[in-house]
Amino acid sequence: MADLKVYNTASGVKEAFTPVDEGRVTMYVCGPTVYNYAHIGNARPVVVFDCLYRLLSARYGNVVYARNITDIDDKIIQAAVERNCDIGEVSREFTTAYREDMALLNALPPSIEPMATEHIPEMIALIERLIERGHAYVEAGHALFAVESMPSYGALSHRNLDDMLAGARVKVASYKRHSGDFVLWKPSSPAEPGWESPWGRGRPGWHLECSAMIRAHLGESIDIHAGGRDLIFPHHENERAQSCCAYDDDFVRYWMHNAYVDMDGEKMSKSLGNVRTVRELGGSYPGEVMRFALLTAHYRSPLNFSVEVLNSAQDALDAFYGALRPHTGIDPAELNAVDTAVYGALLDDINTPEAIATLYAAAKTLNKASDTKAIADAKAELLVGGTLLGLLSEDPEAWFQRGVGQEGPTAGEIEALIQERLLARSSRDFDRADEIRQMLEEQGVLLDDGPDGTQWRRRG
RNA sequence: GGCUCGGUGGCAGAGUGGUAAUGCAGCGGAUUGCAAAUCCGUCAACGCCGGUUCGAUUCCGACCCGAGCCUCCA
Repeated sequence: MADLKVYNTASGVKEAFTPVDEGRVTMYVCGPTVYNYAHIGNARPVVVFDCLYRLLSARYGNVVYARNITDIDDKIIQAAVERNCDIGEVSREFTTAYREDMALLNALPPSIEPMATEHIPEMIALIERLIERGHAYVEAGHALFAVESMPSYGALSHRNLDDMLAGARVKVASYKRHSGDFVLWKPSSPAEPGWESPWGRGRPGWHLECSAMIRAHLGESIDIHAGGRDLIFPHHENERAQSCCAYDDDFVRYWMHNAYVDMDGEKMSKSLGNVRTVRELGGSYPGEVMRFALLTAHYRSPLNFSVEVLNSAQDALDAFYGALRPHTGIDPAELNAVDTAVYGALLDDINTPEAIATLYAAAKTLNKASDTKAIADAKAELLVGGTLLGLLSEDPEAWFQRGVGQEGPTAGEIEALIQERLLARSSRDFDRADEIRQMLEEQGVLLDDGPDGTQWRRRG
């Protein structure tokens, strides 16, 4: 069996993937800070690494996939202040929204979804251990990690402390011994949420939770740690520092990072007003269309999101569902995920564009297939391969009729018009037939005349 | 300034030391009452300059252009 290759940020090259324990593969993806809705850029790592999760599950069976929820953070505190409510209210609301949005994108729920606030004791213990070992110190109510205590600090992000000093743009807090030192624990004012600790009432630094939760749920050394490119520094570098210095193990074998999603050629940002949430786009496009759009570029390449990208994703899925539609009566052949062309493509560092290309090939084969076996085989390739990508999970008929009746004609009215048009055609009244077709098209319903009658589908 | 990553046909987007996937768009054809969908065929690309090599889009170097990170933004 061919093996999986993944690009490891730490080494800068594609490496053959070998898990610590083939019977229990572990992966951790940095999840959201729950203070607002997830945008389409937030969705990219979720969708991409969901494909990896599916791939690993097909290959190894038992995969433990953890994705955290950061439910304590200054942004959440700020949101709670603005809304004059408890931080729990903010984090609960957006955690629920996040789960709904990711489900809309066909992302499988992770095996574990640890919450930061439920791991405060583990975080405190981790800090104590770092202090004991001389990697952290307490100053002015803060616990800080001493970056100079770790010779390999910077190895993941390929930078060194001197470079960081040279590039420092931010005023260094006076309590830091080195400008690169980062907060493990910070004091909370009486008005701010906090937990008691040996260093006073306060709250954890952002990097700490992942280190603590990985240790608690996945173990001392995990196979894959993934997230967006922007997390490489400082977040993952600091996580690595915390975990490696607290314990003498490898921590992470493969670091994987996805590139950004731009919007219409520009970085998504609030100031540009071009942030598009999954929730908002979901009002106009099915989840699978958004998902497909996110998979059209390789995960390490920037993806320029736009309505054009979404529309072409829609067209592509229409073509696949269109190939499946005439064959609902024939069951797909037996096919293991690992025997699909999609699987083969994904083995090469999650090459989703290549995987999608194999889907087109399968759809073409299916369109040309005439005998039952060929149809069953092609269907299997399309559906099993599609499942590996988290696509083609819907009933073809439902896919094409989605949203019908909400505005415009109902399915029954459409059927009645099709019958009327059929009569007109049989009496060679093509003017009337074309009139009906034109009228439906104006209402977003397209008619396809085939040898077995007329089918309709919803457009856009 | 430091570090990282890119520049492939009209567009999107893979890939490779030996004549560059796939999709959309275009063009021609089959099919259709006409369409649509589908099928068949077809046009068309590796930023620039050097180097290594029998041979480079692919490796190395310079340059131009673009993106990202540099203390809590996926």
